[in-house]
Amino acid sequence: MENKLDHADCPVTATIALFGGRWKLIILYVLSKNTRRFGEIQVRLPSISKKVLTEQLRELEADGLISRKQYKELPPRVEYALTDFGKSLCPLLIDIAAWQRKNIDNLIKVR
Amino acid sequence: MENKLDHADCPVTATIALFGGRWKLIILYVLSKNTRRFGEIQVRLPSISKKVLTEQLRELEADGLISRKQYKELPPRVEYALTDFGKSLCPLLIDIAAWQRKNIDNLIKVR
DNA sequence: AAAAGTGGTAACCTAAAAGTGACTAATGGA
DNA sequence: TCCATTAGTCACTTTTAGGTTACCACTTTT
Repeated sequence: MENKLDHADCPVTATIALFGGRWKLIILYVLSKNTRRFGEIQVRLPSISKKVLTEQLRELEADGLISRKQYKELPPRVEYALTDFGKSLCPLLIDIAAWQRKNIDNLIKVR
Repeated sequence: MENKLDHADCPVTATIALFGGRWKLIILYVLSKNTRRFGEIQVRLPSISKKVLTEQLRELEADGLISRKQYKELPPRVEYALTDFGKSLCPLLIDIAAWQRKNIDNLIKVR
């Protein structure tokens, strides 16, 4: 019989973990247009709190998708940008969006 | 200035909602190989409970990705299979897995 | 002297997702 | 008579993600 399976070592699950969750995709989207300061990201997300934004940025950074550059100024200035690895994700996201457009008619309305 | 953004109407978010979560991907994977009975799916997933498996199957069915066929027998027999819509997802999942293989070296080990 | 500006942290709370263990219906077989 | 079988349901607890509010550091501006 086939081996037993677990989501933990599913490559697709691992990939989606990079950009899944409530905010990561739009953060990546914002940064795909421009390098941005913390506050600039925040105003583009209608309702995210500082704590959550910080968390998401830290995780994206830990996964190597974005970079964080802190200037020695006061008041503080920190700039976030996509890394090359982060940029490599964009075509994949475009593929996913393309599938959605092609299959939107089959999509059942939201539960 | 650009409009404010929200994940709610992101097409990629909507797509991922179909197969995101802890178990849906491997369930789809199992069914991509064969039509399976409830119990057959369960033994292939090492640690899923009946309750959670039932929930996931119901959601996949509600989203039109799988079909459920119940036979009038006792003990009961129920067979799950990918729908055509479910099958249309497979190439996308293969794309995602391909991206992962190509970029696996950049992937930081699990947090 | 006080307030504004920036990028956070700390303590706490909440809702949703996931998990657990016991229970069920109806039949065939020992 | 009683047990096994299958695909669940029910009530409950735990875990996780996300959210709220208050506070801080240090300098410049008012």
